[in-house]
Amino acid sequence: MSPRDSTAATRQALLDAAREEFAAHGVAGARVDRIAERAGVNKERIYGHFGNKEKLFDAVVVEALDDLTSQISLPGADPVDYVSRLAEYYRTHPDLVRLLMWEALNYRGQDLLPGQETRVQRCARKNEALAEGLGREPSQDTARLLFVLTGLALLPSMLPQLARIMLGSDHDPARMRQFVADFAGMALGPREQAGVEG
Amino acid sequence: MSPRDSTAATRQALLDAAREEFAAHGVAGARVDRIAERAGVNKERIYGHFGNKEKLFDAVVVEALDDLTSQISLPGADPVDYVSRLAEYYRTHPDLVRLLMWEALNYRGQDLLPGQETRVQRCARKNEALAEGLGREPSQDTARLLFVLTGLALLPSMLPQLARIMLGSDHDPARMRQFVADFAGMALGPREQAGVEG
DNA sequence: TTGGATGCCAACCAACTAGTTGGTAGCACT
DNA sequence: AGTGCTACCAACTAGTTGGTTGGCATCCAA
Repeated sequence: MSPRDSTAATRQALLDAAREEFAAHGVAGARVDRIAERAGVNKERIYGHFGNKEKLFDAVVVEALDDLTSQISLPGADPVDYVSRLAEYYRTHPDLVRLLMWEALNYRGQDLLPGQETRVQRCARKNEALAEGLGREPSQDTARLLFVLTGLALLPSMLPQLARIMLGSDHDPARMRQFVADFAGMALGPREQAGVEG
Repeated sequence: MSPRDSTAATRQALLDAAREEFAAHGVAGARVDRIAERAGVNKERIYGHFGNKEKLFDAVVVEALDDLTSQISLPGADPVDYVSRLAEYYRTHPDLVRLLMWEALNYRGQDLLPGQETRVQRCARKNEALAEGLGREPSQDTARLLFVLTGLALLPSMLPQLARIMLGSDHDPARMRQFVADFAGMALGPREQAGVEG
């Protein structure tokens, strides 16, 4: 491995290890030593590459969200399908959901952090796509709809214990995702789609 | 103050201080010293009254949920109203929402903790009330509906930053809550209610 | 009055933490 | 061969952490 490759590999190993650690324990609970150990490199490298623990966390979140963006296409004419796809992505990427929750808990009330412009723009694009799919103009109302659809997709992965408390520990997560998507479909008005079976 | 009253007051002061601290920083981030200082008692009292940091956290959550239960009546014939009331309660008790999020992040995948039976029973009662209100039998489907309704009410308080990113930092939270309730109303079928004003 | 709980606290401690430092090994260019 | 540079690491540090201990004050029962 050339030194450049080695550097990049070290950095990526740290990001991967950090994603696990942060997803599991959050920023405060994460241990820098554990991250370094899991990555198989010296912990000083964290400071060399990322500056400090929090910046490493930010880098992890950015990477995870970039991944989501690259894999989930914009909402189109069928918002229910969008909810389904999102929910499925969250289900298969529980780390991301947990990272977002830790992040949501960390910055409270503050103004948007620098570096959030990317996210704002991405959401604006989603809002435009959603509005176009509905044959409407992008507005606060379509943005609110986008928020609720995104939230609905998140719910089952965000609150698995609540689901267990309400449905029993042997409930079927796949049915829950189906239910959530159907719920969105019902709210969006009478269109053609599979009814709630069962 | 009699010693008993004093003891009870000490205990309550600790609970109140702990609620703030835990809501703000979570279990890992909370500092036992800060809790004791805010409560105006020695930190050893935490161990005398609650055993350790985690048990104190559990006690805080139990108290907060008892409070919610005592103030929010069961869902009835109008589930949309239930969502509204819940959302309003969460808005005025952001500490509870954050506590629930920290808790959700802490215990992952595990079986239900001892002491959760109370919660299971409460949810079962809500499910029965919801089903009765809809003129249905309690089932997994009505439980899923309860989950989604609860989740919808939680969303705006759980993800305020996402709302800011999607709607701008000057958006109106009251409108968001209205939107969420209306959304639930639309999904629950054509009934009489205020339309989404735009 | 006295003896024993009980609530409380100041001071303490061992373990752990994020972050730093001084130095080494390997590469690139001259 | 010599020089500078970069990625890397072992060892260290200064500060913090959850939890403990020994003793003091107050109350109540006998």
